[in-house]
Amino acid sequence: MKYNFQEIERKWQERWEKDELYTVPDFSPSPKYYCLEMFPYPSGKLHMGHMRNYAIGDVIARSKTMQGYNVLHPMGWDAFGLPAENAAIKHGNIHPADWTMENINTMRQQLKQLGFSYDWRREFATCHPGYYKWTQWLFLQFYHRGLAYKKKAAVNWCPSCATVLANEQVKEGVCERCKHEVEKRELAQWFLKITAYAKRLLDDLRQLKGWPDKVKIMQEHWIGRSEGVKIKFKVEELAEEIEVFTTRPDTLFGVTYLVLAPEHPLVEKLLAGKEQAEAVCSFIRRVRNLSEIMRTATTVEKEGIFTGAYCLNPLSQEQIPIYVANYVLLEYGTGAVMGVPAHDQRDFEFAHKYKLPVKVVIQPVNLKGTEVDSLTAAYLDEGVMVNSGPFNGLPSEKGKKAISEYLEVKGLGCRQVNYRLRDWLISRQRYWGAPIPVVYCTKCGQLPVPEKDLPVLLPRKVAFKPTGQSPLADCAEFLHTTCPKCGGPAQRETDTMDTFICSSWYYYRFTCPREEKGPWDKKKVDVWLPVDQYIGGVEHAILHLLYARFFTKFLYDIGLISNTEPFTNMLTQGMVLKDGAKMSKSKGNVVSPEEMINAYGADTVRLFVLFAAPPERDLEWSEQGVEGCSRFLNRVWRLVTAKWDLQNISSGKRKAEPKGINQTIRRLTHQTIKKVTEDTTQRFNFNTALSTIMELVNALYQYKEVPETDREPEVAKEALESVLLLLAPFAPHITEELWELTGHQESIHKQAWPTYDPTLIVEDEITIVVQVNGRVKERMLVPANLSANQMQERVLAHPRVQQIIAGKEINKVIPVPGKLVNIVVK
RNA sequence: GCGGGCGUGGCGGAACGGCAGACGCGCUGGACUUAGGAUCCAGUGGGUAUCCCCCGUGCGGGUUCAAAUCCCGCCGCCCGCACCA
Repeated sequence: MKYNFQEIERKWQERWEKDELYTVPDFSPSPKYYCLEMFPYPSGKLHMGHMRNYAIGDVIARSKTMQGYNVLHPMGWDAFGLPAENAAIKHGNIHPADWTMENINTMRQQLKQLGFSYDWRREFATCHPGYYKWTQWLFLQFYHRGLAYKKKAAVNWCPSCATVLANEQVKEGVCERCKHEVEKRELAQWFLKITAYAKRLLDDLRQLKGWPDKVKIMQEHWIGRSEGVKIKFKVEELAEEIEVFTTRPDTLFGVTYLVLAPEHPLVEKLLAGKEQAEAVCSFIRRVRNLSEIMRTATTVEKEGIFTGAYCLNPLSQEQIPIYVANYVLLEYGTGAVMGVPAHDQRDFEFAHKYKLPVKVVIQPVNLKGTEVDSLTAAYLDEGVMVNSGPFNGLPSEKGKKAISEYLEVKGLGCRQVNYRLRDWLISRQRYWGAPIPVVYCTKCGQLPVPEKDLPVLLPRKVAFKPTGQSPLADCAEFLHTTCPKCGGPAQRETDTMDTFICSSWYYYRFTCPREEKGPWDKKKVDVWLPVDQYIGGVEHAILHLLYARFFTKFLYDIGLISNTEPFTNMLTQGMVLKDGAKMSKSKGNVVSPEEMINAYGADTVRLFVLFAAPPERDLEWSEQGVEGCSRFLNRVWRLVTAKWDLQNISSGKRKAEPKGINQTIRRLTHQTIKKVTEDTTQRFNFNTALSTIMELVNALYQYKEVPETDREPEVAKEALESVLLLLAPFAPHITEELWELTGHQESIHKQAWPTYDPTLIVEDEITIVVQVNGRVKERMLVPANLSANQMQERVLAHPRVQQIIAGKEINKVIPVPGKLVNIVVK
């Protein structure tokens, strides 16, 4: 009988669905395990990245199930988003909802073809009103606590996507989705106050022992905590103060100028009546017209201009000129910085360009004197304070504290912790998203939509035009409503929410996807959460993963959940490459999962993506590698279907202790179980797990050739069944078929994961290595249980070893039990 | 510039500080066959005097009886951040 993957895979997929094999109960006496892969955006068809992500998750889910866990393994759709709307704009006759549903249907069918063990009853799409009702409801929870607010700000605008973007969605000055250059626009937009959680998001990273360091470091950097002091500088001739933020208060006496961001609100006042006013204004206009990418590139030279105004150093009372410059950002700190050319590289360059004085106030400890003229770069390290009045002689670290305290006492400043993280801009000027549930009444102003009126439904009939304004603004039926307070005429907010909001809470919804009384049933959420293992691409390290953590902390605070972190363990899988590059249409190196499944079968393709590389590493696609996996499955098929007569072997007790080849095979079986268990369920090194199974299969091919009378049927049965059980999470269809063919009634996927007997894996004889001066010279077969001394004796008595070391003086002998003996000679 | 990761045969990749190259691909030879792009068997890091020895994990040092693995300094590639005061 030949291995017919088409037939087998179809047969079992139907059977599993009919038997509801992957339906998981919410409450069970077994320990729970929540295995989750990042749900996909339904972009059209499944790609290799999805395939790899879900193959990894499926092995974990299946092996944990076999280990006796009650495993939640769901799948759904991150279904709101730009591509659907762009398709509508481009093709005109297709509605985003229909486009999305079509894609979902295609991709669901593909996922089913791959035989993943999802509990499909829990499937949902975030664009369904039953889901986004609760997305809106959650927005209101933020709103009621002052954590969702609207403000006018200079925001990132992508002209190509015709919408604003969050900071996290801008990479190197370009839109991370379409790579178009991002502009700054002054707009009133909705924000979520993620900055209120900056400290906890940072501090709790330490709890995440099961996350890759790389991701934690990226988040830490993104949150960007820094300790410093906010210092007030009095403006001359005006009753105004300029606040600056600095991490180097110890250099306060070295300030020779002050710089404001071009957008700083005080600039206008400072310029009033100054002859410089016109020049400064034109400079500011020029800078603000630059795109984000031009403005922030480090290669761009620092440029600035004197405002004509001065302020006073709060400690020395020196007169300090005030500049405006392109390198100061309004959004960070106070939007103003003190210039200390001697001890900050940017200030150093700026001062040289504009001939500003350089004043050394920190002296390196081991050098006599630092001459200003000899400075070729700013001195950034610690040292001793000089030219700093009463603080002279203090080590700079102590000086930081001393000056901070002095400023605080005098009311001239205060210590402050600053974060780089900004609030999350969630408005999008697009149709295909969850409407922000807010109305504007001419009388009562801005009001949240009452919870009883949710969901605010998306109207179906709208015109899709890339106008830069939400299509909802042109939809009278949607726009006009009545005020929930006074009943008068009101207008709806027409912006929709960033789709990252939808994906910030979906993992809670999987516990009760049809819940109508709330976003979820807390009893069920408390059973399943946190997610035990989350799997996805590293590209979400600071987008989705940070937002999800933020939501979780907020939901915890308002009592909706009991966990403070969403994902206990995180696995970031590598990319799938072809010819050394990421698969992409433009490079023309895309391999479609669909074609591969048709040509080789789901089991083979799954096996390949798991075998070709460990999960975190990038994977190079190789069709020859796929063929190798196909060959292996055929080998397994022929091995198991060979004439072993397994059905007639009782799995009861063995008659006698197996000897010789039978003992070897049994030992290898148990050794394989041990290694595959570790690699599959603990280390997630599926490639080595599979190679270990291959080795057992290879050995069994040898065993098959042993005369039947010399083989013990129980040994064969145990070995073959172990191969099937260990392989079942990787190749679920073929193992299920072979399990049935070998006389089993119940699904292989309901069997317990095999366990090994530690006493059976022990070797009685091992090959040890004899080294002379660290080089391998000889191998010896010795009893495994020899002590170090016994090993040493045996090795030194060995004729071949004596020959090698003849005439040499033995300095030392290092025996390592079970491994080797190293003889050090002169 | 800063941060992180990675450099091992022809290729993908294995190796608790202890036999470098498991497993797979490719290649070579053989068997079976009308045929083989199926299957099975054997070989496969380099050098070489070819069952003997030498050299070999990006490069250069160091620690150790012993280093792909640990430490220091370079080089190369990939990813992330990017004037954050």
